[in-house]
Amino acid sequence: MTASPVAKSPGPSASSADAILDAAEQLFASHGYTAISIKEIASKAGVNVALIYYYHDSKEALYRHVIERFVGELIRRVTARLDAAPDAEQAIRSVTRAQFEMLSLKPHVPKLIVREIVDYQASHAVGVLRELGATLFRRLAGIIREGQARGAFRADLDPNFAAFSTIAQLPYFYIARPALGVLALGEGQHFDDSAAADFARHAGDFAVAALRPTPTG
Amino acid sequence: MTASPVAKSPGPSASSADAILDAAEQLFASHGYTAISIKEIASKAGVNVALIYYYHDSKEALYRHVIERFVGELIRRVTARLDAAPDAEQAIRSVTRAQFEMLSLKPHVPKLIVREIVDYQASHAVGVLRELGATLFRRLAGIIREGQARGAFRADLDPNFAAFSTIAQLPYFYIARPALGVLALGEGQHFDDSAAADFARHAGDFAVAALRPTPTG
DNA sequence: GTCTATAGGCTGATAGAC
DNA sequence: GTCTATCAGCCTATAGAC
Repeated sequence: MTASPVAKSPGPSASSADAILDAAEQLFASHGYTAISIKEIASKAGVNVALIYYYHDSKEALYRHVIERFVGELIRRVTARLDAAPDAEQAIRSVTRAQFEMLSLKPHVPKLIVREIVDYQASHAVGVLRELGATLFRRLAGIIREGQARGAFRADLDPNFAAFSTIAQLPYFYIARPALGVLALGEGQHFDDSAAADFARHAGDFAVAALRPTPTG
Repeated sequence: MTASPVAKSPGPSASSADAILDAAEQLFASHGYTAISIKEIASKAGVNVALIYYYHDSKEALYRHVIERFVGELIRRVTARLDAAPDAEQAIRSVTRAQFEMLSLKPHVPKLIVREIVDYQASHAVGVLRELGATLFRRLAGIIREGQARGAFRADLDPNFAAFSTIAQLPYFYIARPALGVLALGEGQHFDDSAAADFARHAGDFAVAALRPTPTG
């Protein structure tokens, strides 16, 4: 085992170690693990191939370090937002807002997460996922469950499923964006960043509307 | 150009040509385009490497043929469901039901679609996506728009966004399922097929609940 | 910490026999 | 239609100099 790289906040490349992680994160997200060679990562990071093996035991270890770095940051960011939410409806909206904030800063990250799940059934990420579940997902489901108990939310929805339907919207929008332009608008058109901001607001509205109690149902 | 392979309905391998497409579909979906070698596809299909090049000009052409085959079938299937829906709410539910039906038959297909979008910005699929948009997506958005005009649905949601929030739920559930178990339930547990059926019902409920007008808002 | 040089294996694709 | 045999190129990873 070589030394684990220092987890810095995102931004360009203070040290060679950071440059390697930044380059790997972007390239893995954009093209996938197998499609990217160590040589390409070294080239983008401006270092030599052998230096990557100095910091990371293997290509797979490098990949794992990339995942651990960004999921740690995601947890910190969303937790802060949830802590500041005054009530249940605001908590729902704060989650979609935090997602949007994170996705605006690192738009390629959802691709990386989805790839990890699809390629490896999240096997490189079970550690961080366990943490994510304990800190964020079960907390959101709990907020929905309490809201239902107090009559603020409709009671006929499963809290886990409702939490999932809520958080699914934005990452999937970012992932599907290239296809969405063709699907919804027509060929050659696309959803730009301001459309993403609009959709982020919509995602909060949609989730809150689905959770609000109806007199008829 | 070699002859385009015959597009048969799913099922095991009548001819060598079908066996190649079936093997490629499953392997590309499970592990990704670059991770799978022609040799592995040939082995799974029970044919020789050179035979694949007899039917398909290149590895990429094979990949494209796989995509065209299943998107064609998806369009046929969902269109049939939509044609049979008596009203707007039933149309919404019929979409999530058709998605579930398709996903139950071919659970690995959403992985392939997502990979295509993420890896290549859907560039191999623009043709079929254009068709999908014209036949299905814009039709669903139109149903929502008409429902809003008649007062059956709340008017403050963007029809395109609402259509997207509706259809995003199920594919994302199937994709994220391996991670979802850890996230929502705890390590070692997972959502089985009956949970997927439950979630499919939930997805219809959630979308309809979000679209129903509220007296307060 | 950072480099050059290199080993050994696997890949996509083709030629040509049957 | 289906096969065997083969090539040139790129890949991950290591050894060892500085």
